[in-house]
Amino acid sequence: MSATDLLHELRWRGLIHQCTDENALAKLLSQPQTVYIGFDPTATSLHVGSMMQLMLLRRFQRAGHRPIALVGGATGMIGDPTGKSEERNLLSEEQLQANIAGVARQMRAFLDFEGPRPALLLNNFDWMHDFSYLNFLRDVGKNFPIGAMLGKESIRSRLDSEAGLSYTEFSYMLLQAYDFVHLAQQHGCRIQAGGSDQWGNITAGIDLGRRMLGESLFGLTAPLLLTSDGKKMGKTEKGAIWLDPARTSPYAFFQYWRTVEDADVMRCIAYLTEITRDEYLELEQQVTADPGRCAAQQRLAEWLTEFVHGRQGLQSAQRATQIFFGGEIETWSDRELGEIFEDVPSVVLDRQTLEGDGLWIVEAFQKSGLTASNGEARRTIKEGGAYVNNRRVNAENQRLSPVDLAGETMMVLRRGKKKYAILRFQ
RNA sequence: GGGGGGUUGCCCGAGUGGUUAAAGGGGGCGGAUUGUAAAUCCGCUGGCUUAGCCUACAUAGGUUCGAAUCCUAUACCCCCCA
Repeated sequence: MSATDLLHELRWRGLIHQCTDENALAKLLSQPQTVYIGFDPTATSLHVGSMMQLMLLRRFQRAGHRPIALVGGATGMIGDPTGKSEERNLLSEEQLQANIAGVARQMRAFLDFEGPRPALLLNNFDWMHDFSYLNFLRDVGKNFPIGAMLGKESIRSRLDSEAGLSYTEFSYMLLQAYDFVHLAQQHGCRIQAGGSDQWGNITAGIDLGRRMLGESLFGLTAPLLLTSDGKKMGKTEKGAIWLDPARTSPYAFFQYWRTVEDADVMRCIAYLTEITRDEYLELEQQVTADPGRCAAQQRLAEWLTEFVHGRQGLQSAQRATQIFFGGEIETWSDRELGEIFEDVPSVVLDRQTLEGDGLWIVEAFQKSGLTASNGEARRTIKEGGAYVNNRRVNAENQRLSPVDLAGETMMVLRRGKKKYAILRFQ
């Protein structure tokens, strides 16, 4: 892929929000370059908010450039005030190490660390930790006119707010700017990309590069991934959607994308996947023609789930989906059921209760927590809203016996369309 | 300090001695329809071992064959006068 191809691709995907000197950048990219994006190691896992940035690096790498994923071990100790309304809690050093290790593992799915132009994973703590305060002030600080800093949106908005801004956070920009200069010197990295909220920090680095190295550096920002009603993508009431399957099951991950609003789905495809322009246009047409089929959502969910969780992850998500939307449950193993229903509340009962006369269905629902009382359980059954292993319960005097187990020890109860509970008999 | 009004189920709100487990609405829950959307339509909405029983209309007592409805006391809320 040539430089013009890459820029063309970024443009049709809508990934270029702002960039410095576009013509010069195009020229620069005709030769293999090194590009960097910074990531905040705030947790042991990345969430979907970082995916766009990782995909962006990946696009550069596939076009023949070398990506650097920079984890902010040093900057993470300070906290970027950009877009934050309050002073951030500082992370401990051990926590940071754990976070960086976790994040690094996940990045392997996105970037090639082996090939001819391997991606680099760097930690700015490595060059910041023995940089003395005095030297930093002499070499870096003196290149920052306070006036220009105060002019930055991220600083100004915080100064105007009640929360204010500590000196530490104020200095954050110098650290990130210096990272860029350091990478330019050590790795010949002349391009920094990031989300549009990083523009101020990126240009600070460009300015510093000119002053310290007399070199022209370049910046490129992508739009933020927001929903059509202006919220950050990847957040649910329950919290962020993580890439770590232990935090967000492949099924939950799949479902998040499967249920993206029509108004947002095409943007997600453009920003987050490598689905081609031809297919993109086709999907776009299908969304307009027949939104009910959710063709775009389906494709988005499949693509991303497979990309992040592998073929296995996608399959388990699809199996779970099939079950969650009514497929009958038989011949499953406890292990599979456990994975599929991992977010579903479960109750452990004595195996004995299934023997003899068995367990009264009303009591089973009451114990599962799906109904608050036996009366409510009876009512639900009468209304046709009670299911065992996705088969509707017809009689309120039904009794459950070992025959009704779906796995070795598990039984799946459901109330209404989506509320599940697991009974384990041990 | 004096006078008046109120307190009903998750919420709002009818009900002033007898099919009142309590009208109506909202919410919630099911079902149908649908696109795993929205809207719509229908049903349910105190508990239990459910042809029955128990508990419920601020709280505690009382009158009565029978009370959410009448009486007494208590608590809380609102209004008017000083």
